[in-house]
Amino acid sequence: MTEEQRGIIRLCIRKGACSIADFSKELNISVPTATKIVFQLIEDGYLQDCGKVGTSGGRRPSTYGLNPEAGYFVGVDIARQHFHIAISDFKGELKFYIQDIAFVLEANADSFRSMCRKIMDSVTGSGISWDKVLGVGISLTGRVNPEKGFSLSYFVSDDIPLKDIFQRELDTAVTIENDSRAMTYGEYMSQGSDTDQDMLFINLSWGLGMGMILDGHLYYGKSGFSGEIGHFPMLDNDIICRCGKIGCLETGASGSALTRWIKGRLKEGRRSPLWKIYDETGDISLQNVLDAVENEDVLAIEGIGEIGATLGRGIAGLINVFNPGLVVIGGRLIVGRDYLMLPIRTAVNKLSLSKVSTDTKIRFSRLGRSAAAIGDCLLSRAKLLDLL
Amino acid sequence: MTEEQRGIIRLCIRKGACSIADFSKELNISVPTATKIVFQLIEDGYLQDCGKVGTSGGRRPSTYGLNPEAGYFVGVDIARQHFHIAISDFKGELKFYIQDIAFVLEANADSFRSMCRKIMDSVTGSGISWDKVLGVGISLTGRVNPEKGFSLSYFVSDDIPLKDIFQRELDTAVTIENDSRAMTYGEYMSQGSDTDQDMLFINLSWGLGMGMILDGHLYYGKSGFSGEIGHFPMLDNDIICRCGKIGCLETGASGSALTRWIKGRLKEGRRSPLWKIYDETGDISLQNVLDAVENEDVLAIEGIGEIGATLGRGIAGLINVFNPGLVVIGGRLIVGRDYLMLPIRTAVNKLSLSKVSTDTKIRFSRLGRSAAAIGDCLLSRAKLLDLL
DNA sequence: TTCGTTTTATGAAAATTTTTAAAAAATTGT
DNA sequence: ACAATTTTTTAAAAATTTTCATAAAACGAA
Repeated sequence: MTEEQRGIIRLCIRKGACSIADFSKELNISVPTATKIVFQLIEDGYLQDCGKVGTSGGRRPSTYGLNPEAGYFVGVDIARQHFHIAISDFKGELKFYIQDIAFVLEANADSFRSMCRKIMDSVTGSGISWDKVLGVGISLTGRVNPEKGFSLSYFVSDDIPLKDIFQRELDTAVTIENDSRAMTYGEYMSQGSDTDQDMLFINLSWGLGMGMILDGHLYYGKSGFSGEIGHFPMLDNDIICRCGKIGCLETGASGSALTRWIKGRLKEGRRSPLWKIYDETGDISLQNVLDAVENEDVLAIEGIGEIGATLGRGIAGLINVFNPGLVVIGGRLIVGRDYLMLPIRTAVNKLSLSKVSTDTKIRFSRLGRSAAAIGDCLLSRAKLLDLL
Repeated sequence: MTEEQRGIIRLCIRKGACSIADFSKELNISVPTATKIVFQLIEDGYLQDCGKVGTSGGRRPSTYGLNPEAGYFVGVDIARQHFHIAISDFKGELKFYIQDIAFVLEANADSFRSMCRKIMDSVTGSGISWDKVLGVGISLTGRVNPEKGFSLSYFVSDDIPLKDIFQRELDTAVTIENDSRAMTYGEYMSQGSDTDQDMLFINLSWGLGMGMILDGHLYYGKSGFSGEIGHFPMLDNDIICRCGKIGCLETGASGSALTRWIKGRLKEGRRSPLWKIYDETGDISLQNVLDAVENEDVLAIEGIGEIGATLGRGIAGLINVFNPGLVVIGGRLIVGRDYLMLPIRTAVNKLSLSKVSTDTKIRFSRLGRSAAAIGDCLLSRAKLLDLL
């Protein structure tokens, strides 16, 4: 595929169906050239005629947009005990989303093969032939090098990168990503056409991660390990983070911090419906706490507020550093809406420079749980069409 | 100037003189086209024949590089009581640097006119005709919007942006920048060809600022206010920052923090050669402290170490977030080399994720005091040639 | 309805760019 | 020193792209 063809496809992704005149103007190519390339792309099956459209006077142009059936992309969001699958068409629209497919991860070839079979079965089960799958995007937690295709946290294999293993088994182009970055891209691409060029996505789950869209592009850093905001040393506590260091933002703003805080209060004698679970099982899971928030448990709500206030301090700092147009909060802890958002906003208003923070909108993720899987689909498309 | 012409000039800036074959390969244009454009650029005076050069076998190619005399760029680094001027040729090489030109800033037209006259006099005094100046770059401390050309900290004029005022008076293209970003660009462009695509520049002066090169481009953020690391809320003190907030990194890692720390120790009874100045004048200036460091004053060195340790904590966090290839420390506080650098390195090693920080080199600024003015020259060139 | 205006679409001429082939210039090996 | 090899340079042919002129389609006003 040539650069001009990619330019036209990119424009269709950004703006939807366009007229020949639009292509010509936006890509600085002449009308006859644009016409030629568009008709070639239609012949190849990538584009389709989207009919004439009204304007403010003058001949009505034919518009051309992506052919949704040009192919499909599969996104796989791998969590600890299960994974989620999203399938998008060529236009990037979600066709199927299958949540919580149980699976036990072992670091051997059979485990991989079983997972790949489940992926392929899910896709064909949704009525999409595997031949029409143009690419598979896979996201994992922890540090991932998307270029080389290996993960540092899971599936630690010495020589052969994870990407190649999947690629061989699935027989399609595979891309590997960090989960926060996949969520970031999913959210960024799903906002419509009035996209901010600079956006931060905060992944508030068991840990605390971040993805960044800077100048309209996903930012990776030198080795693809960017976004580790969870380990920004900025807290004055003496909790040892899972990374082994002290003072990490994650020790005060994450799912692990939330459960720790709740357990601390329960030990101190604070009572709540959570006490029963704690007393009986000797432990409280993050899911227990999140359920309690949904049930308006005062202690759990207070805990979410604590997390929000601490996270807000981190976000305030990030806003000062990045001056972004948008900050999106996503991840498992997006429960109890205002209980989390208000303390975040309060901290940001209090702690970020006013001239900077007035430019920044803060909102919750719209894709919620499916953000990573959808992001994986779109990343797979982006890498196939080379539009990152 | 066409996009192809700019591409060739950009390549010459990045790699120095190139052969026709190099241009053809790097820019994806055919050899005859490259030949034509290069000869046109020579005729226009931008490029010159740089002679034949040896290779590993085969006919020796002629190389073509920037003509240093195609024009000059002037950089003006405006500080509180004085300003510095740098003049670079078209190749970006520093021709003159004039430090500490005294000037009193007042927010009226006469003050501006007097400053512009001093700038023009300095340039012509250096033997360069003002007609050959292709652009002037001006940098100021504080928040600056380079796009619209106004400053929020100085020269506050309601309606007409600072840039236009200068432009009218100097009768050339003028660009306005934030000082930290100008320093960043100067340092980035002066490192030669093996440039890291992701670099952070820390401006450790009276305040604490930062500039970022991300994916090879200067990062501005939505409104050009990015880089305010000095106001990252991460310290657990109760010092009120000049921004009005509490906990800003700048209250522990900046020139103001250093003088405050020194004065605190002197008040507590610690004695050092600085005591004499403090006792006689009732105050200590930052310059006093920096001089004391140069003179190996133990108290001042200890103070620099405190600043370094705190700054290192901030840099560790930034490394986790950006995963940069290079962090450059610049600004007025770059004195006493190791006294500052060692605590920074210690903190970074201790507090940043090992897999991330091994990718990051940390070093001092090479341009030192002239970084901003040189950056201004190069930014002026970059904006004229549209290569940002 | 008709005419003028605006915008899109089409096709031939003109301009530009790439491809191809061959010549020129330098290095390496024998 | 000379042939073989490698790489740059030049020149003509082929392909592509743009420009320009014109036709077609739609809207709005008279």
